[in-house]
Amino acid sequence: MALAIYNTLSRQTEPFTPLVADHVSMYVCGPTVYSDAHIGHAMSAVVFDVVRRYLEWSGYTVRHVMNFTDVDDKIIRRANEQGRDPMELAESYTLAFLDQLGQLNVLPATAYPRVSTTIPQIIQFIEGLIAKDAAYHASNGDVYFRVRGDEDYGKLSRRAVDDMRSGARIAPDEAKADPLDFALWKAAKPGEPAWESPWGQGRPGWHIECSAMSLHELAEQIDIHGGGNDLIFPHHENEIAQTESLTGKNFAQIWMHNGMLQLAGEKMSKSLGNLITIDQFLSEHSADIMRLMVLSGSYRAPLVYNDEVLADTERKLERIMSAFKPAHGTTTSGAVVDTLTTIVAKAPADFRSAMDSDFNSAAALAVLFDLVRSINAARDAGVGGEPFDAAQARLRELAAVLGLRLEATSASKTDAAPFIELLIELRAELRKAKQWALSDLVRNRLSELDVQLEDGPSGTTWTTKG
RNA sequence: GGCGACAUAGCCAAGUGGUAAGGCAGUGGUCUGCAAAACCGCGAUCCAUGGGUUCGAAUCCCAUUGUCGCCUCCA
Repeated sequence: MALAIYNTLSRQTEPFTPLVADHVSMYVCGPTVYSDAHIGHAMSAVVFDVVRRYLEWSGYTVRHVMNFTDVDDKIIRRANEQGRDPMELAESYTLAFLDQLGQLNVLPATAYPRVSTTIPQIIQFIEGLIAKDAAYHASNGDVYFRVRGDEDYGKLSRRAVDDMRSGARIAPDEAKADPLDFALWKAAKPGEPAWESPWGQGRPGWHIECSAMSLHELAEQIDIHGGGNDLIFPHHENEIAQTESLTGKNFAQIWMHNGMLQLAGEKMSKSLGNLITIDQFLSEHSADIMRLMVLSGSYRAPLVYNDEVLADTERKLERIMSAFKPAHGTTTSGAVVDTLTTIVAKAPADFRSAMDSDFNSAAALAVLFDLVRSINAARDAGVGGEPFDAAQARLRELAAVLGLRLEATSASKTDAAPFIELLIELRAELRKAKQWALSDLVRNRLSELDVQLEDGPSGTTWTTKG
């Protein structure tokens, strides 16, 4: 069975065949960098990171491009409010986001183009559209795309041009030949970042950057174009219109869109202000928690985010981590070992079968949980040595395809470690003397301090919470 | 108002024609001095509601209700 991906363009799950054998070109829309990124952005980044990791694990060479919109109305407005330079402000949020992506264990993209570094390609792109009469230089100095000139406009978002009447929503503009037309190039206003162009000083509109970057960094035709489903219209619709008008070819084979993260039943977004920033999240939870939440459901469906889900996910991660506790037995053969070995051997195929089905990460996680149970059961049955190590290695390998780090909480790194060890030592003496009340007191008081003790067959272990 | 997506156990959630994965919570048991963790067992006769197609539907079609997204910047 081969990889199949849901394509927003066809609204169907289609077999995936890259344009160039063994190579995948993937363009994912990144953020407009005017404020702190929130966990909705993290979700999107994680979704496409898993796509990329799985493609690479499957043997493809992936060229992955993610852009930063660093020239934009909101950036300029924000900079003016704060008395900062717009480009400096954009740069600071760009660097912050790149750092957060690293913390989230998102693999670095092959390229991170920005509007400000793509101006010549954008201008060239617009000139090409004007030459084909798909765009025009208006009297106010702006350049607009001729929407009605594009016969299949609306095919991605399934909208008919005539349904998009220039009602209150679309501000009629005297300079536009048609109210539906959108700006490719905006004439400069005083105090704004501006670049020289055939149409005078100005800056690019929002949608043109992705068309130009995709063409420049990848090709006229690419395999996968991704982003949040809030970008379907108008952003991706306009990208298709621009690129296909210029090249005369189909742009992206597959359009992938992730669902929105829901906070209290609403989409988390900058404009609504109901957000939790990535920094806030990571100050309280590990990157694996973020990833597990995303992986637990379909990437295309809305992701419910609340305290209960968060708590469930914390427990879920603890459960996976339980498989990495060391063996205490040494059995390396027999029925229990055979059972373990069989499950370990078939896990990759089951995992692949799940992921091949439009990146069904929830089903893939179920395969991991099967492994977890088998490993724990084997440990309880006294299995150790090579078969046990191989099982743990398999679990870690498949988890890594999903980008899970599964690092032991660095409990031993805390400054209190020597003192905790001392208390455990004393408590061991108390237990030897059957001083249960005192030994329980130690355990309970440590628990109140978020230090959990567990008495096992080979002594007492401890972990810290959070 | 227009377009689109979705509606599965207490919660999260997979499953798109053949008789309901997984996780969390709960509960009975094993283990433990007691716990914790782990392991073994238990949970939807049913998949928003009402019709229809089919030998057979959570899965396809129609209607209804509800939720969310887009139509303006948005991952």
